Amino acid sequence: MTTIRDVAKAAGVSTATVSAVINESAYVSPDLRQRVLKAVSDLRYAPSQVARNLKHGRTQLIALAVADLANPFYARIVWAAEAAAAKWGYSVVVFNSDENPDTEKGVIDRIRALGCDGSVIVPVGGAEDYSAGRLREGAPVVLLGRSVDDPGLDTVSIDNRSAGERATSYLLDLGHTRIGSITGPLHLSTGRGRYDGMLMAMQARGLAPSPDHVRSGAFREDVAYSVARDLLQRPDRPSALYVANGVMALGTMRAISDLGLRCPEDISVASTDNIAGIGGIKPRLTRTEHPVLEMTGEAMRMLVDRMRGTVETPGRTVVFQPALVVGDSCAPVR
Amino acid sequence: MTTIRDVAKAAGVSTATVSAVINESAYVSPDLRQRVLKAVSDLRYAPSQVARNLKHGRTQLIALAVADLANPFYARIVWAAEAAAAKWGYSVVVFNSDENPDTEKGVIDRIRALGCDGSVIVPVGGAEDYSAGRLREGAPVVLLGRSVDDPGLDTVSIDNRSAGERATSYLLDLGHTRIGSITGPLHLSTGRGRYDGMLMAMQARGLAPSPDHVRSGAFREDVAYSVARDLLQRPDRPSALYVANGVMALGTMRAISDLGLRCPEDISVASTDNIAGIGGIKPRLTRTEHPVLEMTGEAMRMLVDRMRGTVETPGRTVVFQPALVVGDSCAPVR
DNA sequence: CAAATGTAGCGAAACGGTTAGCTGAGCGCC
DNA sequence: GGCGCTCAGCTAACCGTTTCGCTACATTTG
Repeated sequence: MTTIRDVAKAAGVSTATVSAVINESAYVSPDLRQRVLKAVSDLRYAPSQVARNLKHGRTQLIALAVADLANPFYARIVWAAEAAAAKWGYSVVVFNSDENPDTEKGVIDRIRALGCDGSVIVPVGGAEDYSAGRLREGAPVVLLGRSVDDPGLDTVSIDNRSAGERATSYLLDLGHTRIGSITGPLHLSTGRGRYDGMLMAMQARGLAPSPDHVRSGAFREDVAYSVARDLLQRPDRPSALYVANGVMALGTMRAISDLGLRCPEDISVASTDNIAGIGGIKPRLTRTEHPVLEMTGEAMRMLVDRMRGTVETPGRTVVFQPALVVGDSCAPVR
Repeated sequence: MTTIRDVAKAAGVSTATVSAVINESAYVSPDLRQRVLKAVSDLRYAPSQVARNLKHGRTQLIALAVADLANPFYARIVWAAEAAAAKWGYSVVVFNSDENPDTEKGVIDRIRALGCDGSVIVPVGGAEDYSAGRLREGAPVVLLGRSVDDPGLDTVSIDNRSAGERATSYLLDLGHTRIGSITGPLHLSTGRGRYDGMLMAMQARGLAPSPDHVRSGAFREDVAYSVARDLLQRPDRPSALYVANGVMALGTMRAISDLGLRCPEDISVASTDNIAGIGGIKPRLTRTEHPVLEMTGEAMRMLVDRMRGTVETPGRTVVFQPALVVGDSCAPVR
């Protein structure tokens, strides 16, 4: 490996001069400059980022730990985060917490060991895991998508209640009263919030879902499939379902299809989030959507602000609002 | 930040002893060991990975550069790669080449600058970009999904011809003769191979697609949508389409839907690759599938082998075979 | 008891950069 | 002509580890 010393020797200058030329950090006379540049290209020299990192105490790395990399929702976040990071000159190291607090602990250890300059985390565990000390000190954290009970943490989240409320209200407007729900884990802000929103919407009309019509489970396609299958085979099955996220909606649709039911004729389905780009496939899901790209961009911007030390305010929270997108997975009640 | 020197001072030993305790790299007497461990936990000391990296010349980082992070196919690769890397003790830095050779050049520069120990790349440009020298010397590269014309490079790819051939043969078996195609860019091994496979299948029955029925374009949903829309509005539109990948198939379905056509009644669609997990939505795509997880795992294994210097053989190529998965997006010709 | 052997732990030199601070040449001014 | 100023470029310290080679002490051997 060629080092800055090799270049210095070849050009007949000191390493300080080579460094100055490379970083344009000081004036170097034109002829020395030329000699250095020639030596650099002759030797195909590339400065070691690792050595720079050690000197500067930075790594130019941003960690992105998402709850479930297999979920297209988080895949989009990875996409958006990479783009934003590249714009700021950072690279993104991805981690998968796999919806498992223990796995997440390991992830946090790895993030610290790598010395990432900052982290965007979709939290899976409790608040204590993300606060100061667990990650590298001086390396800021922004929570994305879910919130935990710690106002000191920067958080970019979504209005889950509003999402549940709007989707449910849409079903109510169509005349449905026996509405069931397939929700996420209720200890997560996303699961709890969306379900609470649903309850609020129904309450506002003097209704409440039958306990038999509400199932909660992991945010996964296969989990939703099996609970939906179970739910839909009840003799008193609901006429409409509110499903808590995109992959669960897909699982629900698969269950409906496998049971020989039709959507929306036999059962209406509304959800929060869908799978991007499947608009041409029937039925098109009626759902609330979150601006994933903007949210991720905002989280990255908050993180960069912190890393640069620009902001000193205590934890800021930005909440994005969902939008209702009407497809054709819902029909008026018969 | 607490350093190894702080710990050494607190424990009344030398830094060498602290290092020996931490890495268990030499015998240290029990009482010194205890003193060191106490100091470590008192000071909440965590060794700087950056300094270790400099010393060892490694970073424990694997770069993963995919062609298009917005494409769920590559999102799955990210998922699989992260899981494999974690198993081997590495972390994954993701990059998006965005199907753009210029962007990819920049990505390769960033990979080199970070000093990644190895790279898995879904190539977007020409062979010259990936060979020795462009990336850090001694840092191996494995090409994934697509191949370029350089037998010296380790490559994990798929049998694109077979994919195109099998999907097309299925349509032919249903009696279709006027088969059109929406293909990817023909300068990429994936685009070219799949199209060639289609041609081979038709040729074997003495047929050939009408040039008017073949459209090529970027592997993107919106591109496929517009070319499909155009193609399907021709008075002599084909009775079946072979579409070159998953997101293009979605775009095609959206075009079919928007034009008021029905699939499979009005037009049959077969593709290579689909979007994972959308099995419950109608129509279910008939397509060939590649074992993405296994492929990615294999690529990672080849990379780790190289990084450990276990294998010295020149470029190895592993080709995976597609499987035909029959859905209900194809009907016999009327 | 002196010499030889073994070894726990230490000091200091790397790793490859950056940068503070110094040197000394060139120049203007009194 | 001497003084001081400017500033291009150099020397060397430093970032936080690991590790080679050494010291000094304890133990065994003749």
